[in-house]
Amino acid sequence: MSAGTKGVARADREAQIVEVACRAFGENGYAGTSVADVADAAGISKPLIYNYFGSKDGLHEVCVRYAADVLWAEFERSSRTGTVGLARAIATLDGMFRALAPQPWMWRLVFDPTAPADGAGHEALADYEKRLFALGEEGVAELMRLAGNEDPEDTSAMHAVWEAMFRALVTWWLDHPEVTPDEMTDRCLRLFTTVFGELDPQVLAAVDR
Amino acid sequence: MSAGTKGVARADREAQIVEVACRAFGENGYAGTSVADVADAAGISKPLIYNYFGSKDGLHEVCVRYAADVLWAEFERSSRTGTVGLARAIATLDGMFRALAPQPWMWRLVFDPTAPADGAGHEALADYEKRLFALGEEGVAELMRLAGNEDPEDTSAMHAVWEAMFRALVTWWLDHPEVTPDEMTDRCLRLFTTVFGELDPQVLAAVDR
DNA sequence: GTGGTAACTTACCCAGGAGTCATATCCCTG
DNA sequence: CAGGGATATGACTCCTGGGTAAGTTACCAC
Repeated sequence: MSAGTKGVARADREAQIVEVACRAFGENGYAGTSVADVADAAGISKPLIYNYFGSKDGLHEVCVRYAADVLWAEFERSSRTGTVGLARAIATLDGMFRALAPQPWMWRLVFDPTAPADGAGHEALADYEKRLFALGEEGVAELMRLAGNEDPEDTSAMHAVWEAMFRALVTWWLDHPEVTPDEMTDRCLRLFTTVFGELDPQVLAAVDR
Repeated sequence: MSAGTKGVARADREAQIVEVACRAFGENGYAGTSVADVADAAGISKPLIYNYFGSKDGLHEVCVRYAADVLWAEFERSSRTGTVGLARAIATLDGMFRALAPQPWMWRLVFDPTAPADGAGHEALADYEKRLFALGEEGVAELMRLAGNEDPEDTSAMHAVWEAMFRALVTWWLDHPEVTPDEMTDRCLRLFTTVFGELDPQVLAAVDR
């Protein structure tokens, strides 16, 4: 391919690169993705990426901010439903399945164990996780209060368990791409029933069942 | 340091290298650990490691097998207590806290997201995870049967949740090194109570409470 | 049409980490 | 005390992947 413009405006090219990069980072992780990989997948050359994003970390930051915005919007939306406990849990799961269905790689892009521990991308992720943490801790703390346990360390550990459970369900779903969001929500309801017994009607109502 | 033997027998040197490497891999991950790092930490030179273990992957394999054996012995031991459900859960957690207390890095060595996806080390890990998976699936399946849910996909998802919860509790504990195994087991019991209500005496008995 | 600018690429540099080779020292054996 | 094997290392090579310098092409304004 010879040099010279192909008539693609910078904004358009940037958007295209980000889309390709989100997918690459999400599917292969930050460490498993080279800038050359992204350039190849986008059908352009490496220096163009450096020209537009400055560094691999710069590109990663843009991707992460985009993905975090998508997920955050969903988390916040379901937190505003005013539900508590299991009802809020299932509402959040259901919303996340729907939000991720068209772009499942977004999840692993944000929860990427190979992401670097410093740089702008890390800042963006840390900021997002801080907000997410506060949101989750709030919900868990309320649940704990209702159950009569106000120990902050207990709350912290319970929060870790809640997040892990949430991630496990999302990850399981991502590993079973033939399952629709609706079916997955039903499955979660069944699992809740298995563990907690008959569910309160409010829980079902939270996902229109 | 000049060349020439220091009078350390191969077997001793190998053991020393493995110990240092387990710690390095466990604390910084496979990808975050260079062979030179291990050599430095062990106070020897890089070629000696290649001489004794053939490759980074070869060293990793030995470390992983050692750590997996430690964890596996513990999992199997608690599976033989004959307990079911929550009782088995708390017994397994308690056993793991005790097993990990003297060498907490073993955990992350086995559950290392930066470990390679091929090679002998990977084989060893895959084999271990297969056994662990079967053990966990068995326990979860039994619980599901008791609750009247025999759907294999539901069991699979439930198993994923169970493993995630287990890992979350262990990880939380690893992040709070001032907490003793005993205290952590008590905390887990409190969390169980918070979620499931008053616990069956059998559950308490499983950890001598 | 001609200069300037935005869009692009080829060909390179460089750091870091896996892996190797030749060599040096020690100790044990005969 | 000479030879050989075990224990060790300094100084390499090679490759991958982030990052850059310099130049090439197309379009637009005047």
